[in-house]
Amino acid sequence: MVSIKDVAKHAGVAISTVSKVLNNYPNVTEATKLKVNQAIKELNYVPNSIAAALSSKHSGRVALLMDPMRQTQAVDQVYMQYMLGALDCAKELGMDAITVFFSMLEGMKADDITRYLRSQGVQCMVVFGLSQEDRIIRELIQEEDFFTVVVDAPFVTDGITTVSIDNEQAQYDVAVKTIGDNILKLEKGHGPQTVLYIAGKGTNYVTADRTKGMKRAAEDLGVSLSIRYGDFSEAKARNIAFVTGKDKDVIVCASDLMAIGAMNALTELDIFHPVCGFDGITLMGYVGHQMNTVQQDFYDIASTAVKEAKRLMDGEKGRQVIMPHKLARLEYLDIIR
Amino acid sequence: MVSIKDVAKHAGVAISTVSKVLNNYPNVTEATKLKVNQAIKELNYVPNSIAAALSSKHSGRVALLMDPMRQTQAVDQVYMQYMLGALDCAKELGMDAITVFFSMLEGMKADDITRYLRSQGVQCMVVFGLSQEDRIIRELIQEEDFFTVVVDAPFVTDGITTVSIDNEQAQYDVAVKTIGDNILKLEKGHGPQTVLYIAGKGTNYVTADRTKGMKRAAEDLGVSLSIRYGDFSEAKARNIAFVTGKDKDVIVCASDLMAIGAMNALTELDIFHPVCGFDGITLMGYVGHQMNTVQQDFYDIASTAVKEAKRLMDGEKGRQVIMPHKLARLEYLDIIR
DNA sequence: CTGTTAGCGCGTTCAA
DNA sequence: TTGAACGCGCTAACAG
Repeated sequence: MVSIKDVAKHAGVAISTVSKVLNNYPNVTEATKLKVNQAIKELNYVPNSIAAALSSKHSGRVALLMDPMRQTQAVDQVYMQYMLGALDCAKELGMDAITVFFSMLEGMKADDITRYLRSQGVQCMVVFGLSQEDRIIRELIQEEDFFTVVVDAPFVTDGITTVSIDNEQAQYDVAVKTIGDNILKLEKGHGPQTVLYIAGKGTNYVTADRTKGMKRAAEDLGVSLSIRYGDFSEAKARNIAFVTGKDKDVIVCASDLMAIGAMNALTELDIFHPVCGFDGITLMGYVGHQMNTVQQDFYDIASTAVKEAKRLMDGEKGRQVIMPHKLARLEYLDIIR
Repeated sequence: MVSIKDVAKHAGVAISTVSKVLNNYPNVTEATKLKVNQAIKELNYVPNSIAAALSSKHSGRVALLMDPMRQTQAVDQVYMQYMLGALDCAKELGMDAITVFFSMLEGMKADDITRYLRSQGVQCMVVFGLSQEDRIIRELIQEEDFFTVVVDAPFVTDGITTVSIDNEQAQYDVAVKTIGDNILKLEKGHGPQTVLYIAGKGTNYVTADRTKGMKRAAEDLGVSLSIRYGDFSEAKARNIAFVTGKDKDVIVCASDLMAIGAMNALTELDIFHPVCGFDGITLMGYVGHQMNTVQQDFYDIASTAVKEAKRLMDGEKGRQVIMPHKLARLEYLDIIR
């Protein structure tokens, strides 16, 4: 393996000079920089990031923590997008990233996890999809042994950055669009009067915000609102819609999966009411109707989160980042069925 | 950070002794071993795997190469299972793993990739879902710069291990079950006579094997067989079924997603024929009918692949591993709709 | 602006 | 059986 020493010799300079060129340090003549780069090319040299990490005590390594298992099926897509966004971005920024699923951490105390991550040279954690039930992970975060970026959960400290969309506003927007569209479609006074909101899991951080958004939308539109908790489960949402949805004009759901469940219930009851979801997953294409949904763009969220991780490791303070969201109506359903 | 030096001092032994204890070397008294372990506990010492890797030139690091993007939606679940299985197993075995998506490698030549992986300290690659079109990756594999485990694609060399199910037999089994069940259900002579097989992508390594299995099944059952290529695309399978499926008694598909497409086509045509898929994804629950499918258990495949990676790194020769498969009939559909 | 040197934390000879 | 010493490839002062 060709090392920095070989490059130095080949270029006729000192090792440290090569290092400086590699790391874009100032105070290097353009001429020597050229010589060094020449040598690097000729020798086909590739720096050993392991050695660099050891020497600098600065691995730039982030751990992507997520739990794709707890949730029901069909959120795989969300986590896949998270991973794609995070890993792409990490590679782009020259950081290296390891993926850690909560399931791999089962049975570990917070300290065990800390030690495990530390042994892996992890410097920063990025946590996706945290819930209030994840005691250990929350403890881990609050220990502040690592820089941390938390996606979609509130933590405000100097060492912690949070990244999320504005769930309150997003839920407001999609609800207003769904209900409002149907108000316009019908004669005034014959629009939707009653709305069923199938919220997420009470313990989930996003649930409170989204519910708030839904309430505000209901007020602004002057419709009466019932709220039930579907725990992000398709089956539960289906049952709720089955029992409670009959006499409601519109059903708003805090996730696409629940929207699918609700839609299935309505289909079975052989009635049609507008339903809207939240995440914008393509699985929505498998249901039989058009539906509004919030396009969350998990890829972008993850990649932003990783950029924020770098920011933290570069010594900046933690902060709160709010990502934009879009509204989307699924247009391609007739292609599918 | 507490290092091996501290442990040595605390235990009153030399650094090298601690190292030997850590790595289970022979020739260490039970007594000193105890002393060392005691010190490790007390100091809460955790070995630095970065330093270990640098020193030993043996990182034990595997790169998980996969391409979850190229395929149509809804295969996320498959890759999620791959990752879960692989990462769980890697952690269990004390190896560390990085995940690399093909999309991150775009525009790179095989040598670039080699250098990238080498700079990351990668010692072994595990490649999932390779297709014949992935020229660069195949070149990368054949270069044999790394130990390699290939899942579901044939490579037979000393440095390469392949892991897969017996696609020929699996396709045979599920086809026979689907067709055979329907033969039994009907009066003799009125069973299925004609079968449409919607194969995968011609360039995909598994396609040939599965097609062979289908042909054998058709022969054994004495039914006439038409073969079309759906390229693992739901839409294409749907079109094929729409055009060609009307007058066939049974449709066998080389993937669940295509089975869903075919089923949708039949639904639209308002006719019912048995359809079967292949992978055993839960998405199958979103279609309106029962369906046979091969349970591939991607988790196990991935974890086996990682174990094989370790085997290679431990100096063993490459080999071929055939995993078992199961047949599954989706039973839970009535829960969903 | 460039070169010398001392570690980073650990594995691994080789003496003792 | 144990320990001292060297080096892995690189970064980071510091000296020139």
